[in-house]
Amino acid sequence: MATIEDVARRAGLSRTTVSRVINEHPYVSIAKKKKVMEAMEELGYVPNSAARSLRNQRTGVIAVLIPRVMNPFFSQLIETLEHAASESFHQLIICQTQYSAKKELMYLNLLKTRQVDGVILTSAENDWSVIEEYLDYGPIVLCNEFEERANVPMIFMNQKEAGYKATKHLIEMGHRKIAYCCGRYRSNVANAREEGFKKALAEAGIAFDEIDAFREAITSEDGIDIFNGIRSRGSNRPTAIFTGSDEVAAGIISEAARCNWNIPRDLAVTGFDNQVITELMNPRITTVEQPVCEMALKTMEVMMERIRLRQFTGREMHKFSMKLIIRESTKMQAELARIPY
Amino acid sequence: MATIEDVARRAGLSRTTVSRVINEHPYVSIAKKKKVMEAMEELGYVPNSAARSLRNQRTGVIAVLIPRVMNPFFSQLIETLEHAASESFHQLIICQTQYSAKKELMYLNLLKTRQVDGVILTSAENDWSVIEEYLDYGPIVLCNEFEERANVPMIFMNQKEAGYKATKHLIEMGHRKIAYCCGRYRSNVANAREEGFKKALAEAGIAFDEIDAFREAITSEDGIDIFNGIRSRGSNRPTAIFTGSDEVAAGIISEAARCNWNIPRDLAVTGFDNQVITELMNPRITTVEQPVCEMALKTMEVMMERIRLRQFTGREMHKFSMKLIIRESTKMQAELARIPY
DNA sequence: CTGAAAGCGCTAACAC
DNA sequence: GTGTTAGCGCTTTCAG
Repeated sequence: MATIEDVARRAGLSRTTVSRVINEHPYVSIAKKKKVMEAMEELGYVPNSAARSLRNQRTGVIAVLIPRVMNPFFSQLIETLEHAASESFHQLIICQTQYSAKKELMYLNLLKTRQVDGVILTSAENDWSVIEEYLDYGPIVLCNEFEERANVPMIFMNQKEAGYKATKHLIEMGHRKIAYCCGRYRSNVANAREEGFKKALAEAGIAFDEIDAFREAITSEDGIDIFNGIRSRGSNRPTAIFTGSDEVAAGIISEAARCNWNIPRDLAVTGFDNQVITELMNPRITTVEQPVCEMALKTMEVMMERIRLRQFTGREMHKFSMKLIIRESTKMQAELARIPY
Repeated sequence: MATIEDVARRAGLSRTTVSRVINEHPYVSIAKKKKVMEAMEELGYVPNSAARSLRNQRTGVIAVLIPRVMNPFFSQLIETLEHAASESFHQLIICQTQYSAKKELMYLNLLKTRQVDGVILTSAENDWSVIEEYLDYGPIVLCNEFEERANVPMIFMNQKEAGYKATKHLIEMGHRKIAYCCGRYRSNVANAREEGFKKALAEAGIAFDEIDAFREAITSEDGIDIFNGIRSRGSNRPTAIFTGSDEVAAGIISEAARCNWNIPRDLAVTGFDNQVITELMNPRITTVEQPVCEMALKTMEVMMERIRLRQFTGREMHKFSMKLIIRESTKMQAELARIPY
């Protein structure tokens, strides 16, 4: 492994000059610059990043903590984050918490050990008071996550609006008994969504029955179970269901089809995230589209600024709006054709 | 940031002793060890990883290069790789090549700059002669990728067997005109698969018509296009199609349903990877299950060994077998019920 | 068992 | 414009 010393020797110059060339400092004569370049080329020299990190006290790496890469919402987020990071000459390291508070702490430790310059948190598993302590070591930016007490930047979608609009749409389609379904986390995200859901019901003067609440639904299999639960109720069944996940919605629809139910006539279903699967199912799934790219770009922008200014605390909120995409899982094809919504 | 020096001072000992405690060296008296521990605790000391990397000439980080995290096959691979890595006290950094040779090189450079101790390549975009040069800087392990000339460990599934078995199944279902569909990469993986496909045809004395080859299919939209292409052919249509991707298969099936085709009667379809979607579509999709976890574990095992022995070259092949999962997209429900395959 | 000291590769004052 | 030099924080001989 060639070092900067080797390059300097070969070029007949000092380490300093070589370093200046590497870091594109001004005040290096063109002739020497060329000499250095040649020497680097000949030796196949590449700067050692550990040495640079140690010296500069920064690594050029950002950690993104997500529950699971398998979740399409998060993998889409990563795609854009990664792109944005590389534009700013930073690298992304992707860390899966698997919804585990312990793993989350383990990864937050990357900040302490100075292995990363900042952490993007997309779903907080630990209590904020615990996470907060890591702010001594570097910036933390919340993306897709919201935390009332947090004194950091937060980039998130208006979840309340999403819950509200989707539910209102179901009500407009004539439903009065609507089930509610979300993931297993009593997160602020889920809470806001539920608030919106209930607001829509309240406005229409509809009471909510806790029997129609499913709060442990993440996978398509959960969707299958939920459908079977509903089906086995002889009466008092909901006629529509709001879900917080396209996968769950797909599970419901898939199982309903096998039981010869007609969606949306027998049960209207809404999903969340506008994943590929929403267009593959039959019927296609009405869903909430999140502005994932915009949120990712803003997140990285804010992160870069915090790193630059070495300013780790300070609340800053960026709330994004959503879009309801109406498809056949809530609206009969005939209706969709007649009235362009 | 507390350093090892601070800890030493506070404990009234030398840096050396503190270092010995950190690295669990023997020959430290219990009393002093305790003192050190206390000092570390009080100062909230965490070793600086850049300094350690610089000193030790290793980082404890492995890079995994994958085309896209969005692809469920790869995200599943990552899940297991990550688990295995953390068991060996290593971290994984996930790098998306986006199928770009340039990005791949950029990430291979992590090896040169000593930012990682090893690279796992799941899909080589550059010619092997180019990649080979990086072996001077650290171990490269191929996982899911195969390369005739490569002098490194290779962990992969028997793709030929997969192509063969799936196609043979279609032939057994009575098909004589079978279309072939794969991703856009003329990789060794795709080649082996196609070999198996053609072997099955040859054995049954069936000639293959290049009009039935689709070699640009990756997404469900590609599947939709392929289906429409087939449909628009008045005659000379295939009665079955082998695909290299569940997503493509889902696209075909989804569009076929909209056109009121009956799958498998009008067109039998096989997928690849046994993704969640195969069980959600109606009909469910016959597919090839890869032993993803086993492959991931073996990959990490081999990687750790190479790192330990500092032995970067040396061919080593681990070939895994696949499993054909037969569902309704190739076999009428009646048949499935009657004959337990 | 413990400590002094050298040095991993790089950058940035500071001097010239 | 260019070079000398002092560390960044850590581990590891080597000497006691």
